[in-house]
Amino acid sequence: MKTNILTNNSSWLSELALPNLTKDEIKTIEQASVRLTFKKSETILKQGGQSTHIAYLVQGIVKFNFENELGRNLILTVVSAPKILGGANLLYQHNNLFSIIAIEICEVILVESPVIVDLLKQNAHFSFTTLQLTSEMYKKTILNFVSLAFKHKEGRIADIMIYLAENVYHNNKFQLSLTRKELAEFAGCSSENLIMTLSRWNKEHIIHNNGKAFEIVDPDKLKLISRNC
Amino acid sequence: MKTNILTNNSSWLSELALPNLTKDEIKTIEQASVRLTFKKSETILKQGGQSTHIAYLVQGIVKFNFENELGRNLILTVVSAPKILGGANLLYQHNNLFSIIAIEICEVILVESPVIVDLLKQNAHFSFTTLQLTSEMYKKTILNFVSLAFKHKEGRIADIMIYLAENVYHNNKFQLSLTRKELAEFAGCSSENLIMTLSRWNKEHIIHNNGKAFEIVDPDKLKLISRNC
DNA sequence: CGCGAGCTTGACGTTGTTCAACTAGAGTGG
DNA sequence: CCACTCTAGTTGAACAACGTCAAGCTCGCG
Repeated sequence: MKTNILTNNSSWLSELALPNLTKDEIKTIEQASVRLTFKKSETILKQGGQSTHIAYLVQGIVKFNFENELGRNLILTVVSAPKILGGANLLYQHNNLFSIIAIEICEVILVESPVIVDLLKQNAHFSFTTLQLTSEMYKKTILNFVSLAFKHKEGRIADIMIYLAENVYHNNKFQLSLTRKELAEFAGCSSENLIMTLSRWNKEHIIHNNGKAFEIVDPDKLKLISRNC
Repeated sequence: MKTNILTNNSSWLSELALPNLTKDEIKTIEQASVRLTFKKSETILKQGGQSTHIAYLVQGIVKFNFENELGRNLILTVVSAPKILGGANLLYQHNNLFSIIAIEICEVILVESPVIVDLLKQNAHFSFTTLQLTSEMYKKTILNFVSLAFKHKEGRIADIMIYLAENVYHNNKFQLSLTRKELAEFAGCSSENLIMTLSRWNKEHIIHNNGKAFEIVDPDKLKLISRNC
């Protein structure tokens, strides 16, 4: 599985500043790459593990999961393909800060970190583009941080429902691949609190929800809740 | 004030990967720089304002302040000189994500952003080092985020007191240049809650506190509170 | 048919915010 | 030099938000 990984997926490096890479550089990356399939709930990169690889998500949805000493989980974010993963982990030289876990079947290309690091050191445009990507992720984390600090849990839950519809499923109607417990870990509240909020919204026709099937009926009201709570 | 700014402070660019810059490049930065003094509570870079400059803090202490629509403030972090500021703001092309405000008299060198951006695009080592700096800040923000999500307010307050002693004042005994309200905005709680916690710790001889004078008497106990709350 | 995991609901206690009253110190004008 | 005011800091009580606990439900699977 070590050949033609990139040329078969010519799009993937575009996010990683493909235009700024030479053919030789692309070939080097290709030779240091492997393409793998992960099943639901399998760990792609493990928190605390050596950050030997960065990952490119070709297909599927993953969660960025942080586990503390007491075994409690916080989902930092959820992202869908196509996306570069592990960029955030990349430069904490030795260890991954959080785990990246498949929440659906995922196709992933793993690239050896040292190869990428060498390229970053050599190719300014590649490095600059990566810096921009990192900054963008950084910005999102700060906004997430701010939302957690200011908002009531109801506002947080509104935030993540809007986020999932807009940025993960790209539709107001979706089959959720997270459990209630995971949703709660994303919002940073208890699963009971999350469930009560969702079922209240269901009664108030802000969302329609039946098991894993979700539909955001009144996005404006949800955004209002996000602002005011 | 447009000459010899850098050579007079030869240390300042070392954090910004000075070894990776040529003499010409340093001269370019120097010509695009200005050195200013800010009084306590003056804004160095304003949230929402155009990010036309990045800043290097030569002397003093600043807070990174985020203000929401309702006028409530959250202090993202507090840092002391010497430090590069605005790196986080740098690449959100148009607007600063948060304000940087002096909480003591500060000496600051402001550099025009486009000059730095051009260098980043041209010089891979400079770009890579900046990427590492950004990653490091990113990491700290994530850990701060996690602490806010998991911990009770008492744990948060322990965190910021430890942080201030270790990373800002570099001493267990210090004259705090933040008000109680600002401390609360840093911990993400009400000022009443913060005051009650500090005065309880004072009685329990975990800290000694008289007005602005603080001393951390029992750092181990504080770290224990940080872990368990 | 029964078991277990995920989900749901309500009661209850804890944590933390808000509100209101009060104190101490610093600055101001008569 | 003394009121006066203004702000920061402090305290306690009432109240709301939220998590925990305990019980019951549902659905898929052996």
